[in-house]
Amino acid sequence: MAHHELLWKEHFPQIYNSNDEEISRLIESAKRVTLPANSPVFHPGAPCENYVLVLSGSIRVQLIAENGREVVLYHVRAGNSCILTTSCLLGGKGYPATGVTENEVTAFIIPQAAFHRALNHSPLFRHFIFDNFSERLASVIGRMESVVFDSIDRRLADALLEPATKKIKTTHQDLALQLGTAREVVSRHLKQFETYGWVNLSRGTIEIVDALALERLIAAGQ
Amino acid sequence: MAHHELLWKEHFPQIYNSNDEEISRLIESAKRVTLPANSPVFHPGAPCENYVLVLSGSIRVQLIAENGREVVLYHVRAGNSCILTTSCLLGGKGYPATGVTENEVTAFIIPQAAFHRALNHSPLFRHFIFDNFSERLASVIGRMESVVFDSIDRRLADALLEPATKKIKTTHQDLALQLGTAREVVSRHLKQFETYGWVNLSRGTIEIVDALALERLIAAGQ
DNA sequence: TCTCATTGTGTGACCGAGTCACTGAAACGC
DNA sequence: GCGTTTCAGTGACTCGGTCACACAATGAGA
Repeated sequence: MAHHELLWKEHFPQIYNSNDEEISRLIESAKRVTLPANSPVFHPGAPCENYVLVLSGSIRVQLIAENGREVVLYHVRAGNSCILTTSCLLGGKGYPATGVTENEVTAFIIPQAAFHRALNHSPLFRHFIFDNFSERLASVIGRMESVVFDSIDRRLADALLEPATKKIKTTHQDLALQLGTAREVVSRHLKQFETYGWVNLSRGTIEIVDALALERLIAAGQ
Repeated sequence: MAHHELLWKEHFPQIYNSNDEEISRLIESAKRVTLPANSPVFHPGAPCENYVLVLSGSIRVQLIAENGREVVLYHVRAGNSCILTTSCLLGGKGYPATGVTENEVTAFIIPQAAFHRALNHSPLFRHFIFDNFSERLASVIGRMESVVFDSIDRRLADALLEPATKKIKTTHQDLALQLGTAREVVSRHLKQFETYGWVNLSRGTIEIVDALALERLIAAGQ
């Protein structure tokens, strides 16, 4: 078995199936590419020509306002497809958001024609696409919910617990962009958390001291 | 041609095709239903068993917080399918939002099995579904953008111009829910608009006097 | 190792938006 | 015509976002 196919088997078990003729064709037409960290993948209004399946690293999909404020919609990680790309390919419209690599990303890219062919002929592939699609839609809606209804404290606590590590290497600015708020706001709330003894702050890192308190905060009031 | 089929031809020309065997089967399995105004169609967490295609009236899909605040995600109008239903059927998860009829709605409902069959066998139907899906995703993302980045003035002006009528019959409360804000906030801004001479207010109706000014407001600052 | 530029963080003043607790006014049902 | 219900207006207050800073940590070069 070629190295190429091994990668498919490992990262996309849902669609890898050596007995499916169409999947084989799809795999053959895929190219493997590597993108450096912090490089743009797509931007609003751009047409899209290739379908992307991420093997390693992650792509951040976000909205960016004229004044520089941002909100993250979701992350495309290993084993995911970039569903906005799907949407664009299918709907024929430009991207409604921006995509940036967060670190070095390796991915398969599949030309539009091969994508459509597989979509039309392989139930397996179709299922994979639909699954991804519905998951993304749900996650975007979920984010909308938290943006509109949840307080900054809660959302910040949530963002802090997400990485599942005690020492988080990030800047207040980054967190602010994640949440779609301003850096100062994040700084202030983190300072609060520090005075409560929930975290320790130092330049570039946040150490979580009392994860339970953060969880309680998230759970509170619902 | 049966009355039933005429309705399909009229409302869903993209999928109506008398030559497509699968479409015919789909149409046969559809039931026509009527829902009264302001009745729930689905709610968060509920599983979904039927696929819905709206013939007349509209369904409002929205998020509702515990404290009663709401945001509208999108409207399903005549000729649309409820894409969240699609998402649930495909992803097998519960609904992430709430659906309510805004007025009397007539619709075709299609059992899950027939839906899946058509999806697997009819390229035409598949295309219709995908199209709807990608459009919805884009519109939800668009709404996210306006919720996060736009001021209430702008969003309110936008909501006022949307119906394309001079006299809008609605309450401040309704507008607030639309925008995901509070009634008082809408009242205050409308009052502002009135003092500027842009609108006339009276109980239950808003009359737009200076649509141009509203448009200028929306365009301003971008 | 000293210096300077860069990048990250802290803070106060201010404004817009959301919440709370009301009052008052219009419409509707007998 | 009267009482109830639904809409709208208002002031005080809190929270989040913006602006304009000061200051601290880091790292690259001289």
